[in-house]
Amino acid sequence: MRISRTEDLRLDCQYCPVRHRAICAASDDTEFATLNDIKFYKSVPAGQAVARRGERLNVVASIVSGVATLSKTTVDGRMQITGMLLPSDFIGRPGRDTCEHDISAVTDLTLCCFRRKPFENLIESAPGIRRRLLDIAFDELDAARHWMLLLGCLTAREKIVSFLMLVLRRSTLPEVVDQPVQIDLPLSREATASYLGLTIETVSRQMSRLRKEGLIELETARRVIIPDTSRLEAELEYAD
Amino acid sequence: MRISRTEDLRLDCQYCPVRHRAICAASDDTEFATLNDIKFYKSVPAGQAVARRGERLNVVASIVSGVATLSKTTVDGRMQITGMLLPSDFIGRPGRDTCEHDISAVTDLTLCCFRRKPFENLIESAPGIRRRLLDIAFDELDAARHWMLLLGCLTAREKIVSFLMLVLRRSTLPEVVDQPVQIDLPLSREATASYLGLTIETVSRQMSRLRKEGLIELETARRVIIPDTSRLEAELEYAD
DNA sequence: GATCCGCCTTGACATGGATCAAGGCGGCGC
DNA sequence: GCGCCGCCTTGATCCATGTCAAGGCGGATC
Repeated sequence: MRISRTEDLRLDCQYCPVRHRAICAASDDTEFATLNDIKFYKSVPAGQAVARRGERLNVVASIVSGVATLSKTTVDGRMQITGMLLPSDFIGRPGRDTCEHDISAVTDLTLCCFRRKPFENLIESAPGIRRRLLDIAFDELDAARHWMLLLGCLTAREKIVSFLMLVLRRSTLPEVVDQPVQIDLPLSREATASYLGLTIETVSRQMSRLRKEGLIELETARRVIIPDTSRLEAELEYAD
Repeated sequence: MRISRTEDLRLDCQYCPVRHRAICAASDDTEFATLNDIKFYKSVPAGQAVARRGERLNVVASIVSGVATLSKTTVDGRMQITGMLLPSDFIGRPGRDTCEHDISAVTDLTLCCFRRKPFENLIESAPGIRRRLLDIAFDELDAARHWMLLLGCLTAREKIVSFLMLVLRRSTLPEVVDQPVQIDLPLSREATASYLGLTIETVSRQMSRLRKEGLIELETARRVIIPDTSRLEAELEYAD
């Protein structure tokens, strides 16, 4: 982390938007109080690196707001985004002090950080946090393996639809069935391409094709309206 | 699991080939004794399913010997192998009773099993096992994300070379530098293809090409001799 | 040792997505 | 209001890998 603590430390966990989904979700009052004590917030501006592969990373953190990516890059510059991190997602690895990935802020980020050592100690004594951490790790593992199916087996079109459905699922919209929904894509075309194992041109073309077929509308490049969610989902009929 | 306990229960952890790498690796004497008490062995013959996606799975296990695969399949039959499981690898997920993957025995398997509930209880009281489990989960996560780079960015040739290097790394051969080494591929061409996000024909062609270029020799389809490890690894110069 | 079968290899051809190239669009600074 | 710049779209073409098809090889069976 190359940024100083944010000045606004007034945020209380009680009002935290990710209180019930982040690492603290399963904590009892005591654990929660301890977490509250040792946490501190950091802001990372859009476009900046949170950490780089191989670098020391002596904090773990939850994303409070904003979007980040995990990525790996080959020496000749091919990049794969291996994870899109949204609010409540966890960053870092207890028990390891170097970072396996590049972590980048896609938008301005607010992180809820814990220094690694105290956090590791806490794990030993706080069963709620420990269980949540284990669950997060296995959830991430399932998600990563699911993405392997996408990267290895799906067509470009299916990849795009999967991505749109993922964003839809993770966006905090009211659950209205059979109503047009609007989603804001968290990633640029370039980042989307890298996340899906495609090129930017293919992403763009497939989006246009979905638009021409009436499955989506593009209010702007980043703002998508899905007139009929179930019709879009039906495109994944064979793929999932 | 659709097979009965193996009759040979005489195996003692003390002589276990994966004693120092499996879930029990970081256990102290007490924990180890407890594990020893609640473990039981199962055999699964080659080709048989260990568990299917969606099925209940009330055990967790370590692989003692043999090779298994984790895979996911689309409804129209496209399959992605999401993990190749070798001796010492862990199967199952504490805190979850259904299986996210198809798990198949590629060769005859010996599993060291624990019923899930007692194992979950053990986690709470046994810090060594708990830490090892967390470490295993994060290691698997790193490996899965690394494989995403392979699936999303590498060429067929690079994928094959990566696979050969992976098998080499995980095979328990004496570390002889600059000597020809022989490796036995754990997977058929079909399974290899599915693991690498390729077709069987492409795998076969790339293997032949590496052979023609003298980078490998094929004693049989499954037995590969690598005359010069560093030369093969150099093929990944840009890819890793 | 003939036949069969699973697995692998090879060849010919097709194609989805990459690459190369041009231009559009919208926000921002002056 | 104009020009610039980043990001996105679209078109033309190419090529790595998929698909389809044929046949080889080696191990098992009788």
